[in-house]
Amino acid sequence: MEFELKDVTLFSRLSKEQLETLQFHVHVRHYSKDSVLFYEGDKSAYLQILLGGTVRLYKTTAKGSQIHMHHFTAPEIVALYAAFEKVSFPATCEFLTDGMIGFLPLEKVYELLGDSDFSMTLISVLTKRMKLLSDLFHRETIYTSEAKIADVICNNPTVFSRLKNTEIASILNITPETLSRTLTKFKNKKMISIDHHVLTILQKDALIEIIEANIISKH
Amino acid sequence: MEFELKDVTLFSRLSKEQLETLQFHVHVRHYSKDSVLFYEGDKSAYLQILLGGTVRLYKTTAKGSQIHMHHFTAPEIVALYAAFEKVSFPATCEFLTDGMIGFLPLEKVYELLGDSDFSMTLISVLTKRMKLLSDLFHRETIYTSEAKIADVICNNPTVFSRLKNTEIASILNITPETLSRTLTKFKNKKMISIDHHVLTILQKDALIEIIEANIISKH
DNA sequence: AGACATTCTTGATGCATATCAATTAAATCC
DNA sequence: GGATTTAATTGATATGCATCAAGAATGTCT
Repeated sequence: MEFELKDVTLFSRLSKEQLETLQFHVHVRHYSKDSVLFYEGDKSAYLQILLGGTVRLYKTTAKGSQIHMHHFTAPEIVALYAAFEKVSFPATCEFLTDGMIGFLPLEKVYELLGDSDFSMTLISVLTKRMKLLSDLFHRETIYTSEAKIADVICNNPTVFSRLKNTEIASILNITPETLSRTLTKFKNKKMISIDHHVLTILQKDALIEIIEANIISKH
Repeated sequence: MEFELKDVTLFSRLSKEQLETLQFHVHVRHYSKDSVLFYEGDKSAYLQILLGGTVRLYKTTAKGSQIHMHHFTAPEIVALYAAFEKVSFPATCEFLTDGMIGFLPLEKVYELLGDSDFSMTLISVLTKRMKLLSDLFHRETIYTSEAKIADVICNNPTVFSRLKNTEIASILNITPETLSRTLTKFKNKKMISIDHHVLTILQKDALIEIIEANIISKH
């Protein structure tokens, strides 16, 4: 599936003329699965627009292990704030599928900032990104492994049929062993059951309690 | 020290008239040291502007311990993205000194969004906040305790004369014991010396190496 | 269906840092 | 300037998860 500039939320409210100008300055490159778009620490003078495929953003620890941050599926802007702040990318971006990137020179984006429709869209996209990062921070610093797992079970139970446990573990930044042990524990406590990769929630309350224990209100 | 709206970066480029309109709708409240401006999970229909004093933002873990996030000193906007995204505050905000908050109804801020000067300032302020959060995420997920400590020693050595070790530890989200042990280790290795609360760096290279070990480039 | 590869599970051990507890050092107060 | 409070150090132990290692279960291929 390949997208165009107008399909990207950030550009959705631009006029035909504005889109055409942008289109003229965009150059498109194709990437194959597993290739790296950029590494943590790189810089770029282009806004990088994911027009096809899915990418994964992650940091690398001192020991070489990876901290998963986000998945982005086209159409989407990658590394939005890093582009605007002109700082180096805080994470590595790798293709999970074959994909396609549109490179738009940052100057061309700056030229749009006078357009208040564009600015408002940009503000909205930025704050949504901020929420994404803020939620990630919460998961990684406040949640225990159990809470992370309870959280996906409640909010995204279908991943258990779509992905292998090793993949789920890597997204949650825990080891497959910990995931396996915790799922066994939940099964023993009759909070969930898993049959042929289909997860059924038996005691939502108990799961929510595990998550909530990690969102203490001090009122 | 008390500030006015025009001293806040976000409003610095507004016209006299715009400022006067805002001023008319702002209501100001004074807070005493240690009081809480808002709790994690709260919502507000106002943009909260710190016009005097210093606040601290932190999350609370399941066990009741606190994860320090930021210090903000007036003049500054607190909880900027949460206001714009209309989501609940991701952290608790507490005064470290006596202070003063200006409450501005969000509608009044929205009215400014048509002004492209304002929008551009807002975009710039938002991306800077994003960098703050991104750096915090990096410190908390990638850095080891040693790296955190090496980092403050290199980038902010004066804190050791300004703050008690318990306070430094709490900002770094480590225990005073760990801080003490690590500083002793650095002293034994002749990387630093501390005399009457004044820290002297003896081997910057060695410290930087500890930090860099946590910023791997895979090129 | 049988064979090989991959993934999952389970147990043993390791590691970084927190927690608990006691002692020592430093700061503050009358 | 000694007494008292507060902070820093040091050692022993606990904890939550990762790592290592093997075996069991499941998936894939011809």
